Amino acid sequence: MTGRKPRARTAAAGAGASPGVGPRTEQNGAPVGDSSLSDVAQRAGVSTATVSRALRGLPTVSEQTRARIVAIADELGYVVSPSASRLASGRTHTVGVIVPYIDRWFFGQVISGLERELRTQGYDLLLYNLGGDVGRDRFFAEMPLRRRVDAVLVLSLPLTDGEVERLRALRVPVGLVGASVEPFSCVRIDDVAGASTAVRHLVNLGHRDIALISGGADAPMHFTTPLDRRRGYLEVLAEAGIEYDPELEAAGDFTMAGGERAMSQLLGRSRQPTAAFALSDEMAFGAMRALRKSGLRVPDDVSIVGFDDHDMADLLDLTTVTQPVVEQGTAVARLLLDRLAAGRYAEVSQEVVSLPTRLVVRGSTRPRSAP
Amino acid sequence: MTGRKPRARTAAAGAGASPGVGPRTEQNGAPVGDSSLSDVAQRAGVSTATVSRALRGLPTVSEQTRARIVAIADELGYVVSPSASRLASGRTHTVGVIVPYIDRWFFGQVISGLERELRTQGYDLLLYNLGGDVGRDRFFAEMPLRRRVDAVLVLSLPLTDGEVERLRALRVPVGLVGASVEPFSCVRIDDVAGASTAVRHLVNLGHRDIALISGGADAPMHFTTPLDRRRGYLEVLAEAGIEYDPELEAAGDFTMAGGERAMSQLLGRSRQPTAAFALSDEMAFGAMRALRKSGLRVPDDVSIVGFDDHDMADLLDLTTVTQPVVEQGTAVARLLLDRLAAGRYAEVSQEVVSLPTRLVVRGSTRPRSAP
DNA sequence: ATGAAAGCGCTAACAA
DNA sequence: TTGTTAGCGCTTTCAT
Repeated sequence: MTGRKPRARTAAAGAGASPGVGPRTEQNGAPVGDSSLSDVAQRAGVSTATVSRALRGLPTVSEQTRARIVAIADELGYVVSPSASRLASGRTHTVGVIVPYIDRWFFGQVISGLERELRTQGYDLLLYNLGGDVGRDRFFAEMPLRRRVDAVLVLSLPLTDGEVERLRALRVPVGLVGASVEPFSCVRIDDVAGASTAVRHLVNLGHRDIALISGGADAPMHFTTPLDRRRGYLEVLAEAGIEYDPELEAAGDFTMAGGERAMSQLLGRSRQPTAAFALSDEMAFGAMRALRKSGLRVPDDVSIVGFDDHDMADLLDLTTVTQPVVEQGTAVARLLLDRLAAGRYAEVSQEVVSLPTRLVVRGSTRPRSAP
Repeated sequence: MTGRKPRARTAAAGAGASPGVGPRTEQNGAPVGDSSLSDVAQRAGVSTATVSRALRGLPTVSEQTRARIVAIADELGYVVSPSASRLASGRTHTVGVIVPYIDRWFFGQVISGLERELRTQGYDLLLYNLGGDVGRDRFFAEMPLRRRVDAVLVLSLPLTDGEVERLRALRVPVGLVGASVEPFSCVRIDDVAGASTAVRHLVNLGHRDIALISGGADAPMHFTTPLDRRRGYLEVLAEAGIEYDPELEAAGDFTMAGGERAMSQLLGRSRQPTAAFALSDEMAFGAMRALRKSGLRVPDDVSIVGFDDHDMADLLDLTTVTQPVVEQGTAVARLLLDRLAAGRYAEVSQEVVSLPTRLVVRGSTRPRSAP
């Protein structure tokens, strides 16, 4: 044994040794929370193992002992050191959440749902905002969540095969929102049905020249949302005996600016629509603006239906398909938590949860005026 | 020494020992990344300490050795274990971000700014969404980020004295956005100046009966935003020789619904405004809707100015005060990172960064019609 | 129901 | 420039 000085307890809090034997507290009495398991054990006259068990609620501790330990831990302001606990147990109690754009309405909503769910189960939420293709590529190349999460949640990302492999390589449960890829569990809505309802609404109002403001052609295979919504559109056309006309379709990129562009394009073509279905509300907003700029009125000249029930849809009086957004976050979190609680990681048994949608009729749609 | 079996490397990945001596890889060749420092050390024929130094870029390693070590680590798909590193070093390389409502436009923007900044510096972002008073109280009572972050970022929270104390007790750097409390550093905009510009714009257009849609009366002391913006309003009135009239003020709670309510109240009073300044765009949106419902037109009957330059302001043609939102996130992150890089935690020297605002004139304001 | 002790995988003092 | 060796603060066998 050398006579070497032991290291200070924490690098940052080198303020000095605590005087006396009482719990170290701030001036106002709030516990500083940097005492250790062994401090508690010493005070309670038991081993650290027992304290650990007691505090984690394991059944092999007598109620009496537990009560005493809890009281002392409380008094000392003891909080378990996550790093130590993680290192020893191999579990991080952390979920990585990967989101394409944190600053878009949809993702804020979903995250608020899943955050609450994770938090109440004692899980930390590590946020990764990709914010575009560059960030996305770097993320999947580096995989910064290796060794730091027990599970991963991926929101609305059309995953490539390579990305799927990278995620699988993490060997932790993965949950998806808005995309379905084996073998990951996922939560989604029935996009086909939702879109059908929207378009059927227009058909029922007498419209035959119904434009489609779709996504981009560039969305990779695994991203089913735009494809499914488009399919709903096509199905209803077929069922109503209306022939699909590519003249009536334009891509809007799922942004407001894109929707505006798409509608402008449509207005510049030979066949004029009396109604339009936008695959998202934000595109619908853009389309409405394009119409206004062209001197056309909604719904007098053109009816518009969106999809999502964005916060602003109500304000802008947009008829749309509402979906439970926050609930998708809640649901996917629950899926993951169940799996984590169930114990060891199993890649098998993909679970798929599908949530309902509903048409909300507002003022942006009306019967087609007599031709 | 007992003949006890050593524990499996990780609790979750008990898949089995790797056959052969090559790096353990998935079928597709992606490294699984669960080798340890000593694996690398062994392969490189050096001590773990040297590997640790080499990989962290410490200057006390010869370039030659470092290159060899890096190559081997790469080949093995080695990634440092955060828990072990944290436990040993006392540094978590994690920043806790506390946000009142993740699902509001402003916070999504700010987070996207600061996330990028933190990420590029190798810091993890632990997200805490309070989501209302209940969550807030629970958060400050439990302080779930004790022992798990190197720094904390608090967005737009009017902190009570108690909350400030709890944060100080963490003994880590704290950064604020949109509120200024000693001794925390903060980033903000000049709300007084921004509001002044907005109201002055209305005055210059000839308006004298300018309503104010303010926040709630319930906002605690430390939250200066609504107070400052209101002050800007009052200052310009005074400077224009217009007397402040409580009849022309209503609280809108910083929500769309609140703004609608406020405008309805105003319209029900005896003195009718020809213009209104809303302390936020979302309230302005609500106000516009209330006007529309009352058969009044914007800007023909009433001019409206907002504050924030929300995504939708452009679409709704709202004159407003624009502020750099993403940049506030970037700036506050940088403040914190600088402090962290500077070494030991120092409570002293509060830094305050103030970002500029600018009036954006759109179609919701026009000269007062002849009386 | 409890205790003893061996790690978990690193970092940092100290020595060489 | 590199190696040796204590820890960091827990969890988890295994023994009692």
